[in-house]
Amino acid sequence: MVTRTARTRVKRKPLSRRRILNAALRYIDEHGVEKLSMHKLGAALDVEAMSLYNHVANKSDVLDGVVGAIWEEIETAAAPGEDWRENYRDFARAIRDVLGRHPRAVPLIPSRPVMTDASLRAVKTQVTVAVESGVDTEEAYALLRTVTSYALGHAAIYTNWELACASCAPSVADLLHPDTPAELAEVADVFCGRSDPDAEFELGLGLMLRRVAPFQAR
Amino acid sequence: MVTRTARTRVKRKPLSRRRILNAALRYIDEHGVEKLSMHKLGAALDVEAMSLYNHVANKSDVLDGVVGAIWEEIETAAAPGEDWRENYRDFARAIRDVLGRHPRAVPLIPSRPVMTDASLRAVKTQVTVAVESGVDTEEAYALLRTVTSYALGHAAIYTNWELACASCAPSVADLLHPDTPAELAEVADVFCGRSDPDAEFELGLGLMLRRVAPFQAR
DNA sequence: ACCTGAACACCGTTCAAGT
DNA sequence: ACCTGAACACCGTTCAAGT
Repeated sequence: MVTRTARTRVKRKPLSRRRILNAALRYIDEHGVEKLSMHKLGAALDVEAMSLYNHVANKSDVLDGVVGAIWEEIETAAAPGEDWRENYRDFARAIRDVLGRHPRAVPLIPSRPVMTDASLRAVKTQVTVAVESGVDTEEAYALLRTVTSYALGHAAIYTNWELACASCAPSVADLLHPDTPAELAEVADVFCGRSDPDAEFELGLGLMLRRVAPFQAR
Repeated sequence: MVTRTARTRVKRKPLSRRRILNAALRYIDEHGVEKLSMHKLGAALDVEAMSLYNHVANKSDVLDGVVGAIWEEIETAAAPGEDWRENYRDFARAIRDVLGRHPRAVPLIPSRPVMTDASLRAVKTQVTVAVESGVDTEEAYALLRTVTSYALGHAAIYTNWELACASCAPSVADLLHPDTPAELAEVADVFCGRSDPDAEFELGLGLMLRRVAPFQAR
C-alpha cells in the first residue's frame, strides 16, 4: 500500500464533467447502459460515487452528456464538401460509423431528446450547403431528417444484431427461442444472417438521394 | 376495508405471463421504461414483486416480452395485400403507427435483439408476396430491411420529439440549453419544430419504393 | 473548493415458509 | 401450485463533516 499523501497531486487528475462523461461512455461501450451506475462510474474514476455530484447534476445528466459527446463525434466525422448530396451521404455515413463504434450506447439516443450545440451545428452546416446549391430550404430540412432517420434506424438494427452475434451465437438460430418453427428460423437466418451491411446501407442512401428535388418529382 | 377472504376468487384473476407483460407495457406507456421496477409492476397487478418470478424469469425477460408484444401488434396491424410495394409501405406504416402508440417503449427495441415468432412471421409474409411477384429473394429481403430501418429510425426520432414537446415545452427553444446561440436555436426550431411527420414519412417511403428492382436500376 | 461517511428509500433476486 | 416475509447486495441521492 503506497501512502497517498505524498503523491496526491500526481496520482489523480481532478474530476471534471468532461472526464466523467468520457469515463461514462467508455463504461457503456464495455458493459452496456443498463450496467452503468453512479457507484461503478465513480469506481472507474477512482472516486466515491458522491463526488460525481460536484460536477454533474445526476445520472440523467450523465446520460444526456454521453449523447452529447456522441454527437460531437458525429460532427467532427462529417466534414462537408461542395456537393450537397455527397454531404448528406457522408453525414449519414458518419452517424452510422460513430454509432457503430458505440453500439451499446445506441439505445440511449431514442430515449433522450438532447439537442446539443454539436448536433445543431452539424444540421446547420448540411442545410446551408444544400440551400446554397439551390435546394429549397424546407426540402433541405425534410430530406436531412429523412436521411438521419434512416441512418439511425439502420445503425439501431444492425449494431444490435452484431452485438448479439458477437456475444453468444455461432449461428443466428441460437438467438431464437428453442421452439421456434423451422421455417421461421430459416427466415431469421436470411433476414439477419447473410447480408452485407455496408452495401445495404448505401442502397438506402442511393434510393433516397437519387434526385435533387424529390417533392416535385412526382 | 373490505375483508378479502370472502371475495378472493372474484377479486383477483390469477397471474400469468401474458397479464404481466400487458401490465408492463401499460406501465411503460405511462411512466417510461426507466421507471419500471419489479416492485411497481407487482403493485400494478396487486401482488408482491416476488410473485412475478413464478411466471417470468427476471426483469430482462419482462422487457423482452414487452418487445415481443409490440411486434405482435405490428404483425396484426400489417395485413398484406397483393401489391408487394403497397405491402412494404403498409408494413413501414404499421411499424410507425404502433411505435407511435408506445413512444416510451421505443428505446427498448434497439436495446434487445428479440426475434420473436410474430416478427419473423411478419417478415416472411412480406417477402413471400414480393418474391411471388417476381422480385429476387435477396432483393426482397434487402429492401425490407431498408424499409424497416427507416421506419424504426423515423419513429425513434419523431416520437422522441413529440414526447419532449408534449411534456414540457410551449416552444422548441425551451428544450435547449439556455446558452444555446441564437442562430442554432433557430436551426432547432426549423429542424424539429415545423414539419409534417406524416407527409415526411411518406416522402422517405416514396423515395425508397419508387422502382421495382433497385439493384438493377443503375 | 472538492471529496467522503453515514444514511435513506428504493432496486432485483433468492429462498424458506405459508396457503 | 402459487403467493409472501424476510433478507441480501446493490442502487441514486442528500447532507453534514472533513481536507
